[in-house]
Amino acid sequence: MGELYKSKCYCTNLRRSANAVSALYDSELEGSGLTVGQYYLLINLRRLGSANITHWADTVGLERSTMVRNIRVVESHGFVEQTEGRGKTYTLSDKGNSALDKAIPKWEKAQSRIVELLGREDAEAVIRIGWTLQNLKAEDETVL
Amino acid sequence: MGELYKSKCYCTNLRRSANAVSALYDSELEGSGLTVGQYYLLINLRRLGSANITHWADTVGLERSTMVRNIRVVESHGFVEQTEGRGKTYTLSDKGNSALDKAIPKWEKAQSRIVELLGREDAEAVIRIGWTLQNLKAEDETVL
DNA sequence: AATTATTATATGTATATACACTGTGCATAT
DNA sequence: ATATGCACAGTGTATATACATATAATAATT
Repeated sequence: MGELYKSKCYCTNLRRSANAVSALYDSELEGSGLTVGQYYLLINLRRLGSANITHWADTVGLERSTMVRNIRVVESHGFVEQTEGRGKTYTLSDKGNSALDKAIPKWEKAQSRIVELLGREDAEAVIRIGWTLQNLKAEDETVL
Repeated sequence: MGELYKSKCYCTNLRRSANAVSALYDSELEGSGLTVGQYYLLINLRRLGSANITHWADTVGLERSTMVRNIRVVESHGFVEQTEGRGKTYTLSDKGNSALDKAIPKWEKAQSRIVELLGREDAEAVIRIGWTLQNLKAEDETVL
């Protein structure tokens, strides 16, 4: 009993995929202390050097309000520090830096795992689809 | 400033895609009173006729505990009814049935929209990828 | 300098998701 | 019949996400 129904809904399939793959990455990243979500926040903060919430949120493609709460998490774990002063700027802490260093090879392994599972073609499709869809919201705003 | 970074992370791209597409479907479904998540719950309940939480959760591919809370939502909106008695069984209410009837053509429009946006090839990839990944967890359990 | 405008940050509310654990009730085994 | 076990339901805690709205802080304008 309880066989999972194979949906033809693009949305349902994307949600399921995102959840399954998140779990896969989280499990692969175990030991680094980071989840994929946190990994992506930190790797981008490293790229930026330092950033305020708005800038950081734009870079990773999240709502500012979502960002406020996500930052709360990485900050509570001590991965980022708040350069108090004008404007509230965040930078990676030492703990954040070393977590990230530990996480990178694990992330690469997870990436390979996906290529193994989906094949090179479909893995590439994932990136292409992501890039296509990430402009959806921007376009909506432009139309207004 | 604040250009969105194009990620090469399969996980990040899938998450972004899932969120963007969920928003697209939710907006397309407006007027039916349903979100995509709710739509998928209800369309499956209709297929099943009636179901207890465990069975329903297995069908839609969600954790039982997730299901408990998601059911709480559709129940609070009056879309499903609880056939109290032995085992706690759920069925669609009249309101749920008519919401679903209104939603189906809207869902189909959203489906077409995705094919338009991604092209037939990549749209098919979404389904294929979803079906491949939905067995991940099952396999993990089998390995134990 | 005081008021207004702009930008940045935060909160309220709603939804979605899962793991670990708790509770509960029925079935089976001794 | 009491105990043990299994199936099912629910809670605690943690994460993730966004829209609408509020608040704070800074800049501009008169």
